[in-house]
Amino acid sequence: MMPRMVILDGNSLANRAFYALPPLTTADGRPTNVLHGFLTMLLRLEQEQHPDYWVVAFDKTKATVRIEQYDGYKAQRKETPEGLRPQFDYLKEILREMDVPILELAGYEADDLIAVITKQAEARGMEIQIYTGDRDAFQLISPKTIIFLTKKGISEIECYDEHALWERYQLRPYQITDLKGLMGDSSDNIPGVPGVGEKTALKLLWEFETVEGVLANTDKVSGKKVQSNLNAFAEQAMLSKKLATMLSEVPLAFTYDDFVYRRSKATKVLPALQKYDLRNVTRLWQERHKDDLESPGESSDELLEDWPECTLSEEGWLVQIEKWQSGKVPLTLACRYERTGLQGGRWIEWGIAAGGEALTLTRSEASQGIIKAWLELLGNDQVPKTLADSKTVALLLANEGASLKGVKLDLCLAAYLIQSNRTKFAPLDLVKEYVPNQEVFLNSAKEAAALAQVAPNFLKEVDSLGLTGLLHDIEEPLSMVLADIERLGIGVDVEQLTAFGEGISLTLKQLEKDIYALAEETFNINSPKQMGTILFEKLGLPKAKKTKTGYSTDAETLEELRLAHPIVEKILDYRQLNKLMSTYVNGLLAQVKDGRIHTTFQQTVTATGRLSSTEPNLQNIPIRLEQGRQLRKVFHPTEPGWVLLSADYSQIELRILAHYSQDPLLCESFALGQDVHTRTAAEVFGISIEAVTPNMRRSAKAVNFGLVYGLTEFGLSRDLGIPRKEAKFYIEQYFKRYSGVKRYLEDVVAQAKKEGQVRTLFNRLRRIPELLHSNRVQRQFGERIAMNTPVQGTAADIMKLAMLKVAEGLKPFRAAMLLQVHDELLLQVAPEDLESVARMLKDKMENAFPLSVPMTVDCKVGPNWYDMQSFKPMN
DNA sequence: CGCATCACG
DNA sequence: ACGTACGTGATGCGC
Repeated sequence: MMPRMVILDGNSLANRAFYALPPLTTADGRPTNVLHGFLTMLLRLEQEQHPDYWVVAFDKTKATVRIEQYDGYKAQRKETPEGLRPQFDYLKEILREMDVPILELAGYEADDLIAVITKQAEARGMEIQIYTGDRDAFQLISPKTIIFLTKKGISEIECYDEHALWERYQLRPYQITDLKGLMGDSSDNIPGVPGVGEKTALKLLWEFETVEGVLANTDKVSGKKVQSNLNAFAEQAMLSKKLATMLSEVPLAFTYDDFVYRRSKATKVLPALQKYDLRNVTRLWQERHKDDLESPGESSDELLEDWPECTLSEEGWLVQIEKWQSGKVPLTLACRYERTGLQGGRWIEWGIAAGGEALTLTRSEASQGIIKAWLELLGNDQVPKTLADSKTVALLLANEGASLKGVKLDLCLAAYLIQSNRTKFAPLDLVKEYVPNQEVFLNSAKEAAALAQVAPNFLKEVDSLGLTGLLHDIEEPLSMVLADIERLGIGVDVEQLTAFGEGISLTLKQLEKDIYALAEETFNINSPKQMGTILFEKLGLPKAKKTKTGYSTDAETLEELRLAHPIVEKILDYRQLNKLMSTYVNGLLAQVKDGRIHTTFQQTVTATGRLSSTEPNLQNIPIRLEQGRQLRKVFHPTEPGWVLLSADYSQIELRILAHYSQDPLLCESFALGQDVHTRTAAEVFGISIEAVTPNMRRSAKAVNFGLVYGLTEFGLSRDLGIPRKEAKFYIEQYFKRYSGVKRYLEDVVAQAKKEGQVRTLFNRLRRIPELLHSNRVQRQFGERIAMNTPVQGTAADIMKLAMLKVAEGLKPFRAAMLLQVHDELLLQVAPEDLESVARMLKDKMENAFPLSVPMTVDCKVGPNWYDMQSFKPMN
């Protein structure tokens, strides 16, 4: 067995521990939280990893070599905080007593020492584990070197080998310095390229591999701003890359004897631990050394069977694929792929588990004939397939003109329905669900075999929770509809968007000037902290009512100070425009490719069953304020001459509430087609519908909104800007008149408490652990979730079902879906099909799932997403 | 990496 | 006396 070397990045881990843990101290007030965190981790890894060699590396930065390279390097870095500085000495003192080797070298950082030791240890044939909180270390990953990255402070550790790094970033280890070179690192004051964050940097590297590659191809980069910044800051990017590169040419003389793992004597260690009141660490240390004599080789829970892995000849593959075409053997697939550029991607390898055997099909090794046969198999609806994240795979295949059909089970969607709160859906996470000790997959075949083995467990669980219908009849087919939507994209007018941004830019510059003039100094307007200091200390505005980590400077607070000082209005304007500029103009421009934007719809994110939209988010394009609403002008059909057609559900959530509660008044209101807010006002104020004033309607509308969220006096009073008492009165009046709603909400909460979960009309499940929380605030939060989720979730279910029906209904027409925004669908249609498509659309949506009150859907048509006019199809 | 802010339903 | 409306995602700051 290879000897194992464990290297710890002392500075990085100490920093993590310092910020992550509460400020523990000894009885006489010396800070010790770092000691506690660091040593707990050290003892844990000592027991779990059994190092043969180990060492902790520390910075010793009198004048680092890097300062010669770049004056600004780490210049911004704050002084080591008061509470942290002394702990380094305490820590080293204890480590010495524990016989844990320490390494530091004047002028060098821990990073560099780690790089040197790693390189040399690799050459000596060792296996290396590096513990750090710093992603920089990813550049050292190799077949022999694994990074253990601390998360959430230091309590959680994620391990990264080459494969895990690829899964996470689709980058090779050597590209990590390129990543830093582009995106920079504010904590090390590595500048990077302005306007390039992680997401942009990754996309650039997927396409052009290295900083050099990116810089040589700036003309091909999409996004004007990014392009110009890359040109302007090319040198800075190269320098940043250099700064991010760990130096392995360090004059460091050591022998491995220095790092040999030794057991230390209790007589030495215990006093040192006690000196710093480290009771927990002491206890752990004693436990560790007590069971020295016991055998460490215990384990384990369930194990995966090792499915025999087969390799096939050219002829063998063709025969095998042909056999599978019959559809008699279900396949479980694991797809490894790379991402190229903004959208695309390209499969590299398939893991195939079928009939108790596992195989790997590698693109670079397969003949054209095999690939052709394989793609045909993937597109064969009659061959049943199980995989994880079929939408991504379908998109990948679509890029090369192939398709994915016959998906009988998508494990990600199954896992999501079982646990709508979960966040991790990687194959390894899915497998761990049932095989806790599963380590990293070594190859695709093993991954597929593992998925095949856990799949029945998922199906069983889905079934026992009553989620089978939702999975197979809604979520899985929907994922294929979403794939089509994403692939098509939506048309975006880049010139118009750029011009819009230029206009904003000018105003923004002027506002910036005005603000500095009124403040009589320059400061970072984007920093709430600095803004608070200026407003409330320098200018002496009335102290904000809200404080959390400082002064609150949000729009609501500033709105009240509008008249107190002319700067406030300028700031509000600045904020609004800056938002438009950074998130929408620049953000969207960076995502345009060939005149289109392709969002990604996330189907396993929300706890309620809604979709979400990312990279970019097209579900939050401005509409409420006119200035932002103008942005919608740049969205248009992808086909020239076609028009946009939108359809949105009217009051879908209140209608669902009516259906659930069967409240006579609410149901009647919808049955008669009344304006529901006006009717509510009439009931709450005890007057006729004709007597309702606009203000009364506004109040009633807020009550109706609140109902869906889990009404509170506080929320309503804040929303309407009225006293709590008045809000309380409204609520009481409402529930007096709408007693059915009251009863329903009480019942839903009561049942949720009993079961610890709620369900939608379609049986979608959300567990609510908050209901059992000891904290009252948390419990009440749980109650509001219980009231909201069935309503919001059922609306999401109905919309999903409608999308399936609409997708089917669109087939005969020249039309396509472009976006879903929760209660709205946006389509594009050839003018000659407009009438028929609108009629079909309205019909499918309104009748997707008939409730005891009617559903109504309003259609609009226009050349772009701004200029939309009401359109009523004839029946 | 968490917080603050703000865009949407 | 506390501290709150439900569900999201992107950006920028600073610990």
